[in-house]
Amino acid sequence: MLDVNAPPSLKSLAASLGLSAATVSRVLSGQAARYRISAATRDRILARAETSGLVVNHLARSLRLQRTLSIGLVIPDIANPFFALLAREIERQARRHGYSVIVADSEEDPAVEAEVLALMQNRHVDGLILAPVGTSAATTLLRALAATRPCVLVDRLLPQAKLAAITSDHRHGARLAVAHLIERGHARIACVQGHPGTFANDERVAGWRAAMRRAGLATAGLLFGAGYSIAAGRDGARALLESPAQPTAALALGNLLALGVLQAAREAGRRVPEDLSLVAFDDQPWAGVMTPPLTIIDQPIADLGREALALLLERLGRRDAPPRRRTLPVRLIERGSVHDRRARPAASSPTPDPTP
Amino acid sequence: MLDVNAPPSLKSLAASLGLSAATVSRVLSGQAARYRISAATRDRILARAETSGLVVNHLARSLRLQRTLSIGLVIPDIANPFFALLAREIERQARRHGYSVIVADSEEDPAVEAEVLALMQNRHVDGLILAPVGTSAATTLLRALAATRPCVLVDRLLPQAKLAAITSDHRHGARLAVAHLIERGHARIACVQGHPGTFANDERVAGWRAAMRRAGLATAGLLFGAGYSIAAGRDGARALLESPAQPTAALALGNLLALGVLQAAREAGRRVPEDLSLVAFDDQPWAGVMTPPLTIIDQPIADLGREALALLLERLGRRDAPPRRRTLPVRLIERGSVHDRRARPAASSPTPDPTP
DNA sequence: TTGTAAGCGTTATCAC
DNA sequence: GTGATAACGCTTACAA
Repeated sequence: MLDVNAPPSLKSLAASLGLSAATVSRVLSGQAARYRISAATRDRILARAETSGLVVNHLARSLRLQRTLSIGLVIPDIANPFFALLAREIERQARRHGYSVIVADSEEDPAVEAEVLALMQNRHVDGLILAPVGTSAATTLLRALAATRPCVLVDRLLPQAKLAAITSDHRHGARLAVAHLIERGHARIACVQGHPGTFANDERVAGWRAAMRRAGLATAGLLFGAGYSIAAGRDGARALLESPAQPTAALALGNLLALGVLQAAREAGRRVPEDLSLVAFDDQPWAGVMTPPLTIIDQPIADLGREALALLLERLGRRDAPPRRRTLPVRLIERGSVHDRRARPAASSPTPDPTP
Repeated sequence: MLDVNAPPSLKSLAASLGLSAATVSRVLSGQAARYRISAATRDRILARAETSGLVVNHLARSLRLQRTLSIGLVIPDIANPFFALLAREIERQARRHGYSVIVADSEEDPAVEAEVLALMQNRHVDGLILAPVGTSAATTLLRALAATRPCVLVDRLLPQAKLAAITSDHRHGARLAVAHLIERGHARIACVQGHPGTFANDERVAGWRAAMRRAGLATAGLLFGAGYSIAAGRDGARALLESPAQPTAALALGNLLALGVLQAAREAGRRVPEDLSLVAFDDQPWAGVMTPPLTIIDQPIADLGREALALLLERLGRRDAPPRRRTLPVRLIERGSVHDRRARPAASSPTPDPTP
């Protein structure tokens, strides 16, 4: 049984109207005026397209036009709230501009990344937005991709690659956090890091180091953790709590890390913020509902996504546009996880501040 | 300047080897044996493909083969942790099976859903996984899609559509929660719902109603809320706390709702769980770190994704396979947000239990 | 004002 | 064993 109601192609519609495919194509692509198609045929075509539920074959169109109107999005973990939000914004903006998005999850694994980049290449995406996994790995494949189509890096930079990139000011975020803590009388400020070797993490660590040094404070023995999970945060915080340096405050370079720190502190019978103050990175809906509500360094995730797409579209429009880099500002959201030691020093903190 | 290092197509590679495209195609698609290509040419082609970084044009291939090896994924909000996790699992499984995924966010809006379904249609996805927005809206478009390719519904059912579907047992989840509370001496059990009219929500509400009735408990005046946000949860919980029914426990039909309930309780000076016990739906990394740690009805999100893809692949393989429906079990994770009223009745709960 | 034909890069069929 | 050739459905010179 043949389905007579199957959505017709441009071609079949043309045939059924006794017109050539060319004419139909011209009308459908809005070129009716340019080709001086008669109003009558134009309307006939338009009307029929409407009623018949015509669906033009995008594959054929892409093949002919040499552009697919699709972009690739490669991120290390779609389920990570940061990347999920980023993906949402990018998809929405892309759709607004007529592009569809092929997503792939590199699983924070260079091998998988290479695999999906190859996939993006043979799917002929017009452009690519990538949060790269390593600092090096995929560069030869990426170079090949970038040679033929615009690519923009997001959240993570590849310093050696001359690609457009959009990141937020991780380094400044860490400085902001440290300054906030110092102002409130903290001096032994630890850092619980995420995945060393990734751009955002290393920038934040660098910012923490710089801010500490500028204030004349030591950082030796105050860096803990490896990985972005709750478990990693807990492990890092356990080490931190038992360390000889006896930090009074900690930066958690990711929100899940903060959760781990909270857990560890509770287990050890330390109060947050009285015994250990905490500033965490990346705001989440639940951050303000924790006890205590978390003081956060927040990055504008939706803006990152929007800008990434803007950068891509810019270069999709003018292929010779230079690859630009933009850095977006971050801000500190003060809530309740930082104790002011100047006002009423924490009772359970035995060691006095070493005056630098 | 011509880029001599541009990745060659099958065609150009054939030319440079002095072979026909047909031969190269046969070798690359693993048909060398079937066509009795000589080992020599086969190896020559394979070797050259390797070194030159050949990239076969997927568009042309799809056009010819009438299949794109891509599937569409339409969900109401990628940034929602539930759908993010679902998307991750679906993308990973799809990739393992050679499919790429075009995602689109319907923004919980029937109009947008219609738009993206049309997009999926003209992108010629081989199959579609959809978490539908309304109960009706897109059905004509969806019918058109489903007539030509397999579609599977996930998380949300369209009762009238005869499509494959995979959901978790929302109704039983609610029953589980109610039973858990009743066992612990609760009788006035409220429900803070999400988006009425969506499948998961309505099933959970129905489960709550059924379980209450079976236990001889009333539900009148105990249903609150509308929407899945923290704010909606807070508003619902405020009403709940001031209601004449004076509930001692609440089901929050979404984890963000639970956050809102927690906030409202705090504002009102009520303790959780002593004054108000809480069971929330859908586990999250932070749920166990809240104070109190949340008792949760958990659905197996990754399994949902995996099963959705399995169902799709099954019908991609045998187009005549009947559209099956599967329901996945949920479980209760007991943590600390439910107070046992039998042991030591909450001090601040003035009204005695109405014995049914 | 519209049609014809070539071509985008594959693969299947038929030929040799 | 391998090569022509046609076709997938569209767009765009070029013709008429």
